[in-house]
Amino acid sequence: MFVVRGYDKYAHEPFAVTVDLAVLTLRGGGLHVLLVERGQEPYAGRWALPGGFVLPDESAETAARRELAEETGLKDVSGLHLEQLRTYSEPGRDPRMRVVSVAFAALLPDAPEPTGGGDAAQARWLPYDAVEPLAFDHDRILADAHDRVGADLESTCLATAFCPPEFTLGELQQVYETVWGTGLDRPNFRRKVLATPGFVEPVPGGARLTGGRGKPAALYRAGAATALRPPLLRPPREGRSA
Amino acid sequence: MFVVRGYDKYAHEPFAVTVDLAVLTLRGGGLHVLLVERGQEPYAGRWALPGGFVLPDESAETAARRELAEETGLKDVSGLHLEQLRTYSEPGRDPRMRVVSVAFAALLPDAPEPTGGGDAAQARWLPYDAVEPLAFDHDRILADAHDRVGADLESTCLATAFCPPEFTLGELQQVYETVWGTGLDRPNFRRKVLATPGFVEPVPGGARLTGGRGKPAALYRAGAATALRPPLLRPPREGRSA
DNA sequence: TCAAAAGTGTTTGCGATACACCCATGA
DNA sequence: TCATGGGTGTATCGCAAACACTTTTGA
Repeated sequence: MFVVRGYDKYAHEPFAVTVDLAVLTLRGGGLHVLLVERGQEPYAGRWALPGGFVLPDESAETAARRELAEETGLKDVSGLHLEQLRTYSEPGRDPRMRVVSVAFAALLPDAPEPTGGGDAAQARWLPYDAVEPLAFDHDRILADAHDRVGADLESTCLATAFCPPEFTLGELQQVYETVWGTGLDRPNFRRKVLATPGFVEPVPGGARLTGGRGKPAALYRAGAATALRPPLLRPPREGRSA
Repeated sequence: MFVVRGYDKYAHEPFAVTVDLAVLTLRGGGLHVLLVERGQEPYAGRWALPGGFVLPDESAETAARRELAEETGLKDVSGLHLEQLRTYSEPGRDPRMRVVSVAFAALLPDAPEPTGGGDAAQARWLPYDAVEPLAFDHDRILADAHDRVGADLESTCLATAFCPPEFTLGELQQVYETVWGTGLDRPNFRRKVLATPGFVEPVPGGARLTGGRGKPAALYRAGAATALRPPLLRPPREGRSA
């Protein structure tokens, strides 16, 4: 029925509304995810995505940012990229009650070990590839997050969200290579990035040594642009079955 | 808090969970939206997107498909494209109570005038460009839907969702031109579509006259592919400010 | 002097654009 | 026979892939 008739708050089964966060970062050249270990049933002892209830006066976005701050222990999460993925609402996804969860993907530049903001259960970074089956439908949420981020790298300037405020083009390229799991040609990547107005802007005097060896690289900051047109397409997979 | 402690259903303010549908179709070369006129406050007399409560045993997707069937009066909506857009959860978006709404975009090929499935309030098709300010935050939802569909046309085979089971390439091109609001070169469009494996497949003997005049066009069906790689980018807008 | 990483230059080929042109049908 | 829409061919331009090469640092 499209006409919303009675607005009695308790006329319908109440829904709990939560947020789930797929927090991704790059550590030592590998993609890592922030996970918490569950203490009680269901799924006791399993890893799960961090998350929690949306409070009565919050939007899902506000709740997600609050949770992000609590889980990571970071002082300022206002500048971090937070993107709404989709909402998971299958009736059986939590055996205890009806929970509708709005999922977000969050991207962090460096990876400080989470300091567990006063809470007992500890959050930890785990390598994305070594993640065992997660609690609830969190495997699917995490996979959706990875797909989304990978797709966004193609058509948006999102990659800088994985980088510290000042970064080298080599570091930016590593973001693409790590998330996509492919190698990219350095000269071509460079040209593409620099040819996109507003993607990155040079830091005037900056230069930094990356791996201890090699020529110091110029430093860049994230620019004002958000869209990447034309897109930077990931190389087509080799073994293509028609 | 990421540890979900008490699961008392009434410990938190209950949220109503609804779906809102941006149902789009092409009529006479123009993009149209399915809207319902509100009978009571708030926003009495204003147009709104169709939608309604998610029932206790439904997922949001199921509820959206049920609402779509109810609003359009169509017998079979199982084949129609339904895509989750995002969830709108700002605390003040409905003045009566806390409503979290999962928005969907639905795409219909032809446009049967809705028969209002037994309900009093009538749903109607209105031209997208002539839509007056809608109730609640539905203007934003509708704009988000349009943006999403426009972007999806570039990188997915979504356009066939706007077409009947058998269609001509000219009709498919009109989908792009109408949603994007731009013209496309016919020979190049043709080649691009036919060069993408699985986008469309020819109907063996089919041919149809399109506008009464002109050469009868070959008929095609939607293929199995969903992704469109490399993408079919919309022509860059002329008046670009750097 | 070598290894490693940054940065530049150049060739080549594919794909998209922008056309010109032919075909089939109804008025 | 003309207008209208479908369909084919083709020259050109631009971008991007691929790869060779130089530069600057630490070991």
